Amino acid sequence: MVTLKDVAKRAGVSVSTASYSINGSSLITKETKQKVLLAAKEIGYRTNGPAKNLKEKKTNIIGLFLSGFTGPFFTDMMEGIQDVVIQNGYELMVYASDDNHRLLVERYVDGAIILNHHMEDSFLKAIADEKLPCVVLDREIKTPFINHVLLPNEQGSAMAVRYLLEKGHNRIGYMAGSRESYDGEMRLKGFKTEMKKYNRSFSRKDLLRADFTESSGYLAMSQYIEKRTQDVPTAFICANDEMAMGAIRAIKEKNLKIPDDIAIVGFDDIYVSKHFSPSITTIKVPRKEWGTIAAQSLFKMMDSTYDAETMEAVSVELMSRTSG
Amino acid sequence: MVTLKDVAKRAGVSVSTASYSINGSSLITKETKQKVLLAAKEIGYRTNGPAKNLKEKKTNIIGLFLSGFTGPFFTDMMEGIQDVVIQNGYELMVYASDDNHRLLVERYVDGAIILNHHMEDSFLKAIADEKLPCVVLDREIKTPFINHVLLPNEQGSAMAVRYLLEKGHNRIGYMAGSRESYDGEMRLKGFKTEMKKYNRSFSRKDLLRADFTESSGYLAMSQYIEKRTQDVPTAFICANDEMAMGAIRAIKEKNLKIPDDIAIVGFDDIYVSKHFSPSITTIKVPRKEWGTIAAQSLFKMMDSTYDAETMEAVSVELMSRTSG
DNA sequence: TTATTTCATTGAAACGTTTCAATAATATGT
DNA sequence: ACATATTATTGAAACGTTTCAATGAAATAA
Repeated sequence: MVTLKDVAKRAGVSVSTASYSINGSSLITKETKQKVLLAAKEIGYRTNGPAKNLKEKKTNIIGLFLSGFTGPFFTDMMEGIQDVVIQNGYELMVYASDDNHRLLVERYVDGAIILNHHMEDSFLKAIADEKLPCVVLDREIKTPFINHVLLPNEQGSAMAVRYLLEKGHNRIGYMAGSRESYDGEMRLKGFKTEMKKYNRSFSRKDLLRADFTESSGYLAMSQYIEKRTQDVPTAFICANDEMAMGAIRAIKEKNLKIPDDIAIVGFDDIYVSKHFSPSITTIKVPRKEWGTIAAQSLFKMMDSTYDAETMEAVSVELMSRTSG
Repeated sequence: MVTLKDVAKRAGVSVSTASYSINGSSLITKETKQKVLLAAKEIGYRTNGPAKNLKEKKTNIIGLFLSGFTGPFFTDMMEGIQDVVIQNGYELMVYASDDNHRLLVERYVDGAIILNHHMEDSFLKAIADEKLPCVVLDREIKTPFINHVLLPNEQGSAMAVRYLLEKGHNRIGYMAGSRESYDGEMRLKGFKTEMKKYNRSFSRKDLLRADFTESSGYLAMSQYIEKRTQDVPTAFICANDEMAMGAIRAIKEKNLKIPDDIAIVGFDDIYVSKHFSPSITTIKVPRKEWGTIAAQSLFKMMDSTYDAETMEAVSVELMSRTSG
């Protein structure tokens, strides 16, 4: 391995001079600097990051910790995060894990954005206790060094409910995602409370469970219709658009009309929703903005002159299209 | 920061004993080990990864270097890679960049999988020269420490061409993606040579350029049809399914029938292709397997007892559906 | 000329680990 | 009892950086 020592030797200077030169200190004279840079290039010197990190006690890396890489939802969000991270002169490292979280635990990052239900609150608190700034996207936590940026999920569900009620639907079913998802459960909660608020009954039998994928949505809806034949709601709200697509596919397959027999409202407004057939009425979530705000909030915390949280809010909007 | 020294002090042992205990050396007696572990827990000790890396000269991290996070194509591949990496006791870190590649340059990873047209061949060769094993997915490079796992793109295009010729199409158009994509250009090349092989002419005017997204495919096809009204091929091959979806949307919008007026064949077989309306005839690429093989190939190289490349091949298959 | 200031370079310590070689303590064989 | 082997613990060096404090050289002031 080519080290700074090798560079120094070849350039005929000391290690410290080499270091200063490479890091562009103004003390070093132009010629020596050039000499060092040349030597470095000639023998192919590359900084050893871990060594540098050790000395400087920082990595200039921000970690994004997800439970998995799956789904079209997250890529937009990642882009938003990435932009801000780069602007701030850091690198973004994305990491998916379900048990050990080595890269977070072992100080590979200077800050973290977390959307990973495999991480316990207590674990995150322990991390934050050691002054590692975190932004959590999938829970509410009140601790120094942890901020959270949440989606207005309940509000979104409420909008969907009101929209369908206005259209004259009285019995509305709900297709929920897997229980581990914070956003998912909040969407369900918002749905239930809004229904109650308008005195509409919602029975357990009209609650379908799937796992946010198209195929799971398809399966759940197929089975539901087969089981209850005629006894189905005139509308369904789905906790995300992918499941809505699956549900629609199942409904079409049974020769029922959308939205005449069953209306469908999704959540997220992923790219295809607009172009799907029928186009999907849905709650638009500004995913990229969500990422941006999360990252900004992180850097705000990392700034030493940090004074409590000034949380910008993410807002949500109903896109009325043909499916519902 | 809580260090090993603090743990040692609290446990009343030396730093080395603490280190051995934590790393589970068999030399240390059970009681001391317990004492150390307890102390570590009490004061919340966490290994400093960079320090450890520095000493051990390895990070146990594999990097996946992409140009961007966009598109549904890559998530499957990432899953394939992730599985193998975890199995081997490493962590996977995903990183998207378009200019500096710090995490690769500064030795944050023990091995790399690369699918990033922003990286020059010469850069990768320099990296490999320093004995950092790389697997490249988007180019052919012959150097020690670099392996490549390529998709049979040309073969796939050839299959698509033959399929359409057999169906009686004689004039076939092609919708290509952006030029930077190696896979994309290979698909185009395969298309052209197969057309030539069967003595079908292919004029430049039937070559559309888009950038692999649905919207770009839509736009390109819309403009094309508007410009040439009646003078269009009876079939198109698209370099990926997302563009195929866009093209289909454009064609439908002009009230042309698929596949009667224009047949469409895509490439990749992403999840929605099967459920799209019409369902898309396409070349199925085993993405997850691609990732798996790439990662396996990487670990093979990293194994000291490595003896040249024994490349497993990825194979491709035509899925005949309704769009073509 | 000598004292003082400025500028460029360097030696050495430090960051938090791991691990070799040395020591201390105990057990075994005679 | 002694020498020897075995086991448990530790001191110290090393990994590749950065950076403080010290040094040396050149320039300025007296």
